[in-house]
Amino acid sequence: MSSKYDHRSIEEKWQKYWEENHFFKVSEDTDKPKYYDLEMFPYPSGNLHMGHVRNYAIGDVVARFKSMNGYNVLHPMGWDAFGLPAENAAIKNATHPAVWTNANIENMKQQLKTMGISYDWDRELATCKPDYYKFTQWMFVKLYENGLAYKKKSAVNWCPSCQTVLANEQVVDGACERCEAEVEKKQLEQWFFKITDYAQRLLDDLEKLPGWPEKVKTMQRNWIGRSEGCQFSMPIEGLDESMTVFTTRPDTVFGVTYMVLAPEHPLVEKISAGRPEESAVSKFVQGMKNITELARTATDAEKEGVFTGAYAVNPMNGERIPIWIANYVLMDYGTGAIMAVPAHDQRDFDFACKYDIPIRVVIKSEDSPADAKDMTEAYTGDGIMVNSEAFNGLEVQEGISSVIKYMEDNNIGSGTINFRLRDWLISRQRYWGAPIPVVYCEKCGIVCLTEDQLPVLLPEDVEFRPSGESPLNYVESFTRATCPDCGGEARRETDTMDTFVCSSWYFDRYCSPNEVDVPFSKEAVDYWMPVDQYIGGVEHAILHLMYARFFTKFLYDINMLSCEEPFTNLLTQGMVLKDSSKMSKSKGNVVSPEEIIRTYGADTARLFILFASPPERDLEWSDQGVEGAYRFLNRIWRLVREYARSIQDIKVPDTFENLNNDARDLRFKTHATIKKVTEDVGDRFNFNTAISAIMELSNTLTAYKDKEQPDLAVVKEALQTLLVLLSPFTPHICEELWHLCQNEGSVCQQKWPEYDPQALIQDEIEIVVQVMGKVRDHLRVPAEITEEELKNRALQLEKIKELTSGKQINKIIVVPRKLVNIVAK
RNA sequence: GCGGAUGUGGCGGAAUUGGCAGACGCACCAGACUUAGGAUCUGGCGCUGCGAGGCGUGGGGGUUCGAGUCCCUUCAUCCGCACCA
Repeated sequence: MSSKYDHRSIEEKWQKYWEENHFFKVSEDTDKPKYYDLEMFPYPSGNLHMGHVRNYAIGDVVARFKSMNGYNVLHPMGWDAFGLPAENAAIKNATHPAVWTNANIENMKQQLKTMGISYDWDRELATCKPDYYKFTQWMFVKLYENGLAYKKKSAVNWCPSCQTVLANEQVVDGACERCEAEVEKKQLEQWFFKITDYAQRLLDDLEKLPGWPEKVKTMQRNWIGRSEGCQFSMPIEGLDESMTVFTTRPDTVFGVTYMVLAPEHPLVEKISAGRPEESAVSKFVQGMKNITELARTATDAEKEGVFTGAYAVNPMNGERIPIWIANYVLMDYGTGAIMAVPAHDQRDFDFACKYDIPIRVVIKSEDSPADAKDMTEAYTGDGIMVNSEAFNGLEVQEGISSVIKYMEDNNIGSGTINFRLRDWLISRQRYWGAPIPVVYCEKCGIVCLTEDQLPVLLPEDVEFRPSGESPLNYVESFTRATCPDCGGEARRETDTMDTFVCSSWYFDRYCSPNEVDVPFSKEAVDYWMPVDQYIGGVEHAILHLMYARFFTKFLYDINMLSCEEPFTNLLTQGMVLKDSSKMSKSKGNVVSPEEIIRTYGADTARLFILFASPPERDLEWSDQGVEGAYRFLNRIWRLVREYARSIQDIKVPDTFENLNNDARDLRFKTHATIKKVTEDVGDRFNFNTAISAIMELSNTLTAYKDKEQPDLAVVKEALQTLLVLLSPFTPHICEELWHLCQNEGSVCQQKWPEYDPQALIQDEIEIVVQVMGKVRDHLRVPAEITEEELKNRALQLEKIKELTSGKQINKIIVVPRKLVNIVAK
């Protein structure tokens, strides 16, 4: 072996060794507690980036640590392999999406392997493989059978330049992510999953996730957007129609002075038909269509509207209320219609002022003028109901429930809960996705396939032309189908599923990735699920994590799973930055993991990334920091090699006796480090401080080299401990040095060390001496000193005598084993 | 506008329960070794002051013997949501 730290040969050697000896292969084992450690699987874009490296380095420390602590660890990896980039590449380079994707997977897998992560590669999966997407389709079928998949016409994002429908996540600030053209809304028949049926459970069960960051839970709560209120109908004068509104403030219903419909509301045309206002109304509606969604919903957009000429009747008091249409009422929230109470809603107030609509105060409070004329803004706070007939005198809260009760008793309306969450649009007019397993039969209509008819295979021979429709439309062999019900001619659905569907259950599949008849075995998921630790970017806080939760609850409901939440603990890692901004090709600040690993090795890359910042926080890339990590590994290399021969035959005893002070100090440091690293990694995921503790131990060991008559047993214990503690972070170098010291077995299969409490007992400790809370001196005292004795020793210190002379000592505060504070005036 | 997070040396960061602010690392400075050093080792390194000392965790105020940590207030930056009825 060469004397230089040759990271390349060392890393290759041990990666091969681990693989050949199936080190990380796991199966269910009831003798051990299980631990399911999962990192979000990547999209196979072709190359690993630093964000991946960070994600998987964090996950690997957890996996290796848990494994050394006696857990049976499941740590799998796979590919979120369907999606638009493959199709774009196909159009651009004339390669088939499957070819492109498979090549990327191969390449990224090789890159991942050079990181030395402890994956059980036998469980690898790719969502684009028929043996996987068969079961993505199975999920669709089950949802359909349970009434949770349905088709409806809906407004979707349409890019006029790419001639295609875009996913919500591809619309950035109202424009197409690829070509920056402004996105339009288009009405299309689409498939949806009824996630709204689970809204309340998705909200409530956030309480059951103490291991999730508060931030993510808050984001999900906002996204679900539950609001309590009531829904009621107002008859429209002269028509056999009524308009339904949703409000959270039924207590202000006597303050309604106008009504508003969203411009897209189906009643608009009907109620303005034949009136003098008709042309103004249709002009306004037309104008709204030409304004982008973005401009329309901007907060600072001026409120605009027109009177429709129609009137509604307030069912509470029979009053005639004019009906307007206005830009500030949105069709896709609530009922698309509101009752407007300008006195107690700021938006209505602004609108009423602009169009000279009366304002009527119905909530009285000392904080607000009693006369509408004196109001400069709406009053939305608490108070007493006034001008509200029988309800006068009630507080807001009582008023809300009383009005709801009255409405329910009189068949006017009822209390309702409204969610902001919408159903999940899963149709995509794309080729590279899992086909929706449905056919359209002339006789039977929409027919969903049954599970024995799966998979619906993606045809391979497809021409990609950006036509605005799924390329599958032009594959006759695909579209021509027979109806499973009547055997007659049928046409196959050509839309594919959103890739988020594929990633909503992959963690279940890992538990038994080779099942052919079922998506996963019940025994396997009952053993492994839920995921104990899930790690990934915060950008998935809402979509992926919400969809995965929805799927898990659904699978629980149909008895496929025994858990209702998929991820017990969630760690959202920060971004990797360079020059304070996200690495990106356009900014030219990308650091290639491949290059870093080639130059410094995977151990250095991992060590730097884990040391530079705690995992949740953003990490600033530093080439000099990488150098520093590399230097540290070189120091460890030299340190261990220097001692390797001399400690070879030394036996580390179970108990140490009669150690001199230096040896005791070293042993103290060894065991203090075990304690610190165990707590930092196990309890808090503070890898940066764990590493710094190991560095301290290394520094102490280096300093110990100068001691006369070194105690080699203590040195050996320290060195071995250091290698074991460091191995989850930098496994290759630790494995190499472990064997160099002629140790048995593999370092990553060692039992995680426990600290010896005896070694942490100190005879003498240092006490801080303060006067008036300021540190003035230090004192070395026996650890078991009494408080009295400690006070006396402190008062006798020269410095303290000087500082307290001529002063009255009022109080002496003693914090055992820490400090003495003398309060003197 | 609402919600959340974060502010500590030249830089990344540490301080876990209210108890020595700046661990560990980077950069920098000095020295050793050396034909050489962008290798390695040793020492120094918050600001200020010759010194004793004083000041110091975005700003201001408070609680406490004692505050980076608790309370009030204010500013800045970042993230999420955004006319949600």
